[in-house]
Amino acid sequence: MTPRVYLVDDHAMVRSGVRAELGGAVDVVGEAADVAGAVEGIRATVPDVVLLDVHLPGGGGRAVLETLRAELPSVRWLALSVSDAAEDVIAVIRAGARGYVTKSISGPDLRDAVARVADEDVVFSPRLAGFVLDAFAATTPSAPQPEDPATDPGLDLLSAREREVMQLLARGYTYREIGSRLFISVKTVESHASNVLRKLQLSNRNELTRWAATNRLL
Amino acid sequence: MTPRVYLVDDHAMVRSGVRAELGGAVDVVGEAADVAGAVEGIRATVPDVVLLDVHLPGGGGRAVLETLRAELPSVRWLALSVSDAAEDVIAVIRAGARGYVTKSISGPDLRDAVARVADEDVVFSPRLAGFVLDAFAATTPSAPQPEDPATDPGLDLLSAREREVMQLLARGYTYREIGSRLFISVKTVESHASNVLRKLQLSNRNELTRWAATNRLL
DNA sequence: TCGCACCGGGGCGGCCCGCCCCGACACCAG
DNA sequence: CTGGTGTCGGGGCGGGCCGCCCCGGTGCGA
Repeated sequence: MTPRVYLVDDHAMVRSGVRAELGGAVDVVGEAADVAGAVEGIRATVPDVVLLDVHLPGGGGRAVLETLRAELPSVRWLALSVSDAAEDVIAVIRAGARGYVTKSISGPDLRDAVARVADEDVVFSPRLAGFVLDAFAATTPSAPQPEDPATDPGLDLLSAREREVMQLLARGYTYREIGSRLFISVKTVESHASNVLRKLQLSNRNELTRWAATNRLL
Repeated sequence: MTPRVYLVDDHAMVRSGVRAELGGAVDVVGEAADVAGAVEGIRATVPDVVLLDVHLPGGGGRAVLETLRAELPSVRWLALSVSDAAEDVIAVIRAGARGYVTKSISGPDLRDAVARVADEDVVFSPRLAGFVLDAFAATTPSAPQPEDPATDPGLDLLSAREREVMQLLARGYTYREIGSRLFISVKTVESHASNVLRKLQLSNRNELTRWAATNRLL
């Protein structure tokens, strides 16, 4: 059977490229460019595989996965991203994806990856698989954790300095103010801030402030 | 005796204008364009009267007044502002100023105002004096107040809608996001935000976030 | 009638953001 | 010795949001 595939990516060029590469090998039953459209379309079509871009405007691809995962258990999720950063991979796998390929993948390899995910298999590039294994190894063996309702796992990814910068960012200080307060240059603050946003899967300081507020880190 | 006057205003043109208008009537012993320079210069010269601009970059003229008031009790403070808004007047008078004149004042009137303040007198335009009296009347007669350490009087100045916008602003939402959340246009949010900043004597959303954080309004 | 709160529009300069590139040095592990 | 990571820093750049300036309208209550 040719697998029925749903395509989620905010760039029209990527979508058409994927369509072209997948050719007749699969049945593309729909596509969406944002979170809302994806949720609606996937609910309507119930595909075998969802090709999901990780960096989506409005919550990220993970939002789609998390809202539909329990509702549609038959759907297999394959992350398709420009990023090969460890935190991106781990996050989307934690959310329930069965594979992760970057957009540098070749057409034939993508066809193969989709086919394998459709067959209940798991697809990773070797290096990305290592990320997942490392993260899994860092997990405590069997203790289900006290499950503190107000802690975000992403916080652990931050270094001490990054946590400092993160707090000041969340409180609304400008880069210049943070720099003079920490006795470092504006550019260094920029670097830390950029790392913080990437690691926490956020895209700007406003989201950061809200994230910190909901996690009671202010 | 010709009073010794210190001049604080961030606009060089205003400073030179005041110098020209005051002419030989007073002795201008120094001037400053920002908070830090003003604090330093006033400490060094200890003038009889400080002509203080309310809207100074870096904390506002009130910051100067509040840091030096107890330290230099002999100094009389005369607010000189473009603003005739009630909240500006009340705030600076609360801080300890002995008078408040707008920059539309005539040269002779300014000379007279400085002279009167130097003589321990109080100077107001009639309408501004009304603001102060109203605010004073709104004060509870004699009760020294429980003095809750975490309440800012400025909060009372806000309308219900303004408080809503204020909270969302402090949490880092953009104007567009606030608008869609409250079902009003971006421009309306702008209006509310502008009013909030003015009433709270703040100059941008970052200061607002910090203000809200220290007052536990998040 | 006047003020005020609330709702909008147009325009605009500035600056801060987020990101891209690049480099340095120190430290530690393999 | 090499590589990875954290911290520090620079140049450049486009976009967007901010803060503010005009202006208008409605409705309500003093």
